[in-house]
Amino acid sequence: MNLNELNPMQRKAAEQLDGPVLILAGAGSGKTRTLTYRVANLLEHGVKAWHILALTFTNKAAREMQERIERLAGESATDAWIGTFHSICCRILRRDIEKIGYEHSFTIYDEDDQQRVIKAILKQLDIDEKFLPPKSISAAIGDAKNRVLNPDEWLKNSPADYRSQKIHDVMTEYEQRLKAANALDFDDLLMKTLQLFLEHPPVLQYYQQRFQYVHVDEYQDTNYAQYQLVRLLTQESRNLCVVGDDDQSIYGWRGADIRNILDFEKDFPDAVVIKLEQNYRSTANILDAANQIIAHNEGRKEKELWTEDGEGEKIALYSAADEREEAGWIASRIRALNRQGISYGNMAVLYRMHALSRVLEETMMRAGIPYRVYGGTRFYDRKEVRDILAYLRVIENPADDVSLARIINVPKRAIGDSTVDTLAQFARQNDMPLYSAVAAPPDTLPARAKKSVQGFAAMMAGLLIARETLPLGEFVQKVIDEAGLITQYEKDADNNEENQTRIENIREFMGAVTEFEQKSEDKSLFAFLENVALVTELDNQENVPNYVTMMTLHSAKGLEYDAVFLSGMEEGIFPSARALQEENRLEEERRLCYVGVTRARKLLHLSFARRRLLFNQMQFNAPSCFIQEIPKRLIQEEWSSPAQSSGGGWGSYGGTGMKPRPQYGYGDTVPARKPAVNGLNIPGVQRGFVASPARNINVQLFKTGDHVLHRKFGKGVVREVSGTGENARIAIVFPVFGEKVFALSIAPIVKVEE
DNA sequence: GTTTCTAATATTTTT
DNA sequence: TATTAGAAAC
Repeated sequence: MNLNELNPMQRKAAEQLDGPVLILAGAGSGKTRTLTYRVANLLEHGVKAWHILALTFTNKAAREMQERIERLAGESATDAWIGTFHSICCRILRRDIEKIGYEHSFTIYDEDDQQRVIKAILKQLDIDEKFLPPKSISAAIGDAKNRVLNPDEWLKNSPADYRSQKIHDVMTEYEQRLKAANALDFDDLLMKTLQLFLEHPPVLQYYQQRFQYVHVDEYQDTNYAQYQLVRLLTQESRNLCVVGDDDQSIYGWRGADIRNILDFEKDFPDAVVIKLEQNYRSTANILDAANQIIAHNEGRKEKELWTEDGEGEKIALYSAADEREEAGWIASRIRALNRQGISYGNMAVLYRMHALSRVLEETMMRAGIPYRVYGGTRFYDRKEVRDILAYLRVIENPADDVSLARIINVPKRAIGDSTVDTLAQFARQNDMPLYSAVAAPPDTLPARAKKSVQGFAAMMAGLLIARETLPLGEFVQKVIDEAGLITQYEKDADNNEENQTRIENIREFMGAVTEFEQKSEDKSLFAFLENVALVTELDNQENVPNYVTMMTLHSAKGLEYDAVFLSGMEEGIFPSARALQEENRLEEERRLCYVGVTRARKLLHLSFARRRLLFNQMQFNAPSCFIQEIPKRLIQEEWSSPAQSSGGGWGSYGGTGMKPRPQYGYGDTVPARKPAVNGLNIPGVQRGFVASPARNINVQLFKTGDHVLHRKFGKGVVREVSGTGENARIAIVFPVFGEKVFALSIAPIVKVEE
């Protein structure tokens, strides 16, 4: 390790080993690098890795830090604890959770489990879901836990109305049920760790002694519980180094309290504050834009990024007729950039919400661009996978009622709702978990039902024994076999594609188990389940080199790409409709925009659609107010030709037909921040535009998906037909030559059978 | 108890 | 749009 590889400020941060340190690190200022060198420096100064703790928010960040530290410091770093808040807490709890009345083999409930519990409680308390939507209750529960309040305390801090009272009731029952099920939700992982520390000083002392040097990444995203944890841990040593950027605080909705970073100097008056403002990532133009955007926020720590780099390209802004055309433009740009030598892996398309990804995805697929979508529905969220997991969870923790209820009749084994209700009631009356009722079914059950239940109980008992003797992989296989999880789909798998994929998913799950068994040190069932709960499969994915990355702005934090596309830059989408209603939320959206802009190294593209079909509703949204916050001198506008209506034209980008049309200045025609709601309120922006013509009528000869033969390029598939008359264009994807666009009237093509 | 159809309903961001 | 909850039919 050589500290000369750092700039003066970074070096200062890496050398300031003792006492409280606040590193205000702007985007792209080498934050991780600095932190990495600091840890390496600690090791070099003889600090044992064992004494080092580094907390991050995402697994991605944790893994990256781990790898980089090991690369820099080698073997000596392996004993350091580097992980997300949640995984570190899980580790701590696993050792001592019994002290606060849970069992060692606790289960982690995710949102889905949480929802199930809440719904069951609503039913039990006879509360209408319309009156109290389960989502609003889980939000309240999360809110309470983020602020470290128990249900009673939460009620005191809420409006004294009937609604709060009811939420409180559900909350209380929720806590009891989770406790009874020996289960913790995500927030509990933090809360219970805190509780453990507060109620058992020796445990706290142990970790205080152990973690002599504590680092927190993305400190601006910490919530109150996390703040408390960090404070407790560093009370004695006072060696706390936090890194963050108040301008990148984007998790306020999850309870992150930006004051934690803003008030760090109040909490630690002797803190050394270091600002990293030199940016090593982006061109001057991109930084300029980012600085200008974020300057619109109030109440931030003043800082301005600068770079030694040149101006670079201007920011491309594209106004699309609709969302398909927007996607088309992005795809065409990506292909053009790829031809210019930027690899797909160095490009990313970002959007405000997952719902926007679908059109983009379709377009990428058609254009033959390799891509990866991050997030969205996860592998482990698939029904069939969750079913297996539920089995495993019951085996690890038989008190887990939610999982047991899920699988008691999966696959179908003639244990219907009424039977389960009877069992659940019996269990509740006797104050025992559902599993006990299943293991010893009451005589009140009809004989047939009882027999089914006994059969199920016998199978589970067998699995519980098998678990003691078999290694993880074999055991999971046995569960799948015994329970008949694959068999249930095999019956008509041949003529049922859905069942086929389910079976494949189960096989894939087995693959994941095997992989875990090979890679992980701790091969226990508990460790596996913890991994599934806290680590998404995306985190495990190696950086796939040549794929365009598509993801939400939130998950893009911490990443960087040569070329970045910010899509859906529209009022009501980004900033989101909700943010437009509350002024203080808009600042967070702006920070999110700042995060997005600063992901780009060389090229930044912004795009919006004048018309967008979203959630099956046509929206006419004004361009995002954030676009106006970028000085015009930094922007190169590109406008879709009005003649090319829906979906047209992207294939021709860089060739003919698409010319910049800067005469339509957007800035002056756009009413500031006016939410456009579902087409009812068509904002003034529409005025400057030529109305898009109706969809073409005379192009039915060829349609998307048709197979055609071209005289020169051979066989291909029609991707799109657009325009009318002489302007009609047809886009065809050829296996070898890629996508080509022809004038329909003269193209030498014929329709062929597949 | 199980299957199949219809209808409703919800859509921000994540560990 | 797409998934899922609920009702009716089997």
